[in-house]
Amino acid sequence: MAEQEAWASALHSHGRRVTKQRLAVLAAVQHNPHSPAEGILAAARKDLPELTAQSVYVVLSDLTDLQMLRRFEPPHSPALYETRVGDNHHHAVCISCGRVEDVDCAVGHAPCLTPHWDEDSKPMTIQIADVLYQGICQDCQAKQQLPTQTQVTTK
Amino acid sequence: MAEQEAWASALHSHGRRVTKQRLAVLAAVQHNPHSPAEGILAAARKDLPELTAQSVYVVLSDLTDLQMLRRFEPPHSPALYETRVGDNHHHAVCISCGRVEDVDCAVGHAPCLTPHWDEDSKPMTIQIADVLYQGICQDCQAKQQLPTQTQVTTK
DNA sequence: GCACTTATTATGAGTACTTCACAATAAGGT
DNA sequence: ACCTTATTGTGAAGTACTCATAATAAGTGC
Repeated sequence: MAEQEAWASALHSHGRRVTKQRLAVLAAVQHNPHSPAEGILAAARKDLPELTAQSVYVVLSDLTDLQMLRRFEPPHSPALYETRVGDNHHHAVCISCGRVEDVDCAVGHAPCLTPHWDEDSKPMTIQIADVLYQGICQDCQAKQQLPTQTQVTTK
Repeated sequence: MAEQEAWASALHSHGRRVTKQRLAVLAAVQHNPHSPAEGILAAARKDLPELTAQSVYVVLSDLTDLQMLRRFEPPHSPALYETRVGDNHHHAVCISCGRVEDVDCAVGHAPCLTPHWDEDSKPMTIQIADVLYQGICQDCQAKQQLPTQTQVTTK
């Protein structure tokens, strides 16, 4: 598959060696976007059963530093990875079931990249603005319509 | 101090009992915004030495659920807490030293609250849009100007 | 193609942060 | 003041991730 070639040359251009572990992790992330390290391990092991969890962590960290992967951390969730990098897309997480969707920014450009600073603060040079939407997906909304489950548990 | 009264009535209005542990945690968060649980424990123990770490975790979770506190989780950091709730402010984190600043949204209104969905996705009902800015604060920028530290370590 | 250098991975242990189960305590209504 | 039950303390456990070091293998030069 030509996919492998692309990953291989990308790795080369970053001065990294092309290993079957890296290729397996990249393919696993590609085919399972928004997956945690554990899920990536499981997916990659279908191709490479001897792959270890620790290697997955090392590879994911390194490729994230190289910007070949993108990492984001929803609340109360392990870090999730995806291959979609270089654009300015963001994420929506369902607070009920945890499903994740990609979203582009509504305003059509990088959101809020020039924040308004308080007078007493020292402005930072902003490099990234990550937006995390939290809401309820259609499936979970439908479930909450059910009479017996309308009540939200409030201790 | 009248601060205590306000917390007490807020707790009452949520059907919670007013305990010295809760008041100590609230005061600690108030006076140390953007602090992790450990920092809050240390601050609260100045007033209440017998307070335990586990109680701090329980209190923080509960008060966050009640929206009396707000929790956010910068990458590679434990969760941070603040008493500033109910407005739509966001956070800027220095990727070098970790310092956190509050920022209001540049566009003057809730950012990107109506995201643009892909055609093949099921839109969610968005409730929150958290924006996390990442950049370099003025102090760290100054440090990186130093000749011997100009080079970024790139393995 | 073969040896060599060194990046990369596997192994095994360890850490940080948070949560859980359950007993002890104390807040607030009667 | 008593009683009910929310809340806290105690001690242990769990998840996600990292570290140190030895084994392996990618890519270079011969």
